[in-house]
Amino acid sequence: MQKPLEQELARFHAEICQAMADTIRISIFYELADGPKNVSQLVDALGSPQATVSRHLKVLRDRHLVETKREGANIYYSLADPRIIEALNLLREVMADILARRKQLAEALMA
Amino acid sequence: MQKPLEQELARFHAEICQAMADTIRISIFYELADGPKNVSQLVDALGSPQATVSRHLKVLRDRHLVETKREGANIYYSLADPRIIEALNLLREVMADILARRKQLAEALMA
DNA sequence: ACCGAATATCCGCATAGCCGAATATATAGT
DNA sequence: ACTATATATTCGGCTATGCGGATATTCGGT
Repeated sequence: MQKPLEQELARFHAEICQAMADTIRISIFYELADGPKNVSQLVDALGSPQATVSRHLKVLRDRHLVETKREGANIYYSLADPRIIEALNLLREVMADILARRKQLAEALMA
Repeated sequence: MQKPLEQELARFHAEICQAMADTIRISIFYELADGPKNVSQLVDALGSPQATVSRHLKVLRDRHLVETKREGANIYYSLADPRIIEALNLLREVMADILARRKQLAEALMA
């Protein structure tokens, strides 16, 4: 019957997942997995407008999934927790399997 | 500069995350982690209206994250991949750390 | 063939999320 | 103090997503 405490946990859990549920934010995670980067570097790497990148960074900041460190005029972002990448990689494996099965289906269709 | 292929992958990746980014769907994952359940059982366990649960199940079905098996009038749902739970658990650990740090802050505020 | 239980889908409606463009803020250098 | 650069925020509009209630569909039993 879902106790209120479990519900609250699930809500928090969902917020974290929501933070990962965006193409650009996923790309940001993987960019930061290689080491800290400032906003301009991220903008260059992603090819998205600066305002867009900043907005996405704010989402990640608000959820404590990235950390910032000012260096002069630049602000360097880094991953707050490497397990986020672990989780993303796990899901990537799941994806791979789903696609592999689809490929099998496609091949069976040809035969 | 984000190659189109990477972009497509990130989009797929985001769809998977999106599927996990909902309180009720997270609860469904954890319910199914204990073994297959039919819709009525899920409705009972979650305390949400049947239409709502069915809608969420459709989301998970469409993304191939759950599997179905008909048994008479009932349809049993099960997890398509245990790694989804692994990923969710990893994120739960991340959550735990975030909350722990917040608790420290709160205590420091008191002292 | 009909009825009841289980499940899925449709229909408005409300909310939340994303975007681009413009604007604001902060910092360094001169 | 002024300018240029780096970053953040706001605004209006659009689309996506969630919900509850009602309605379909599917199946088993009689």
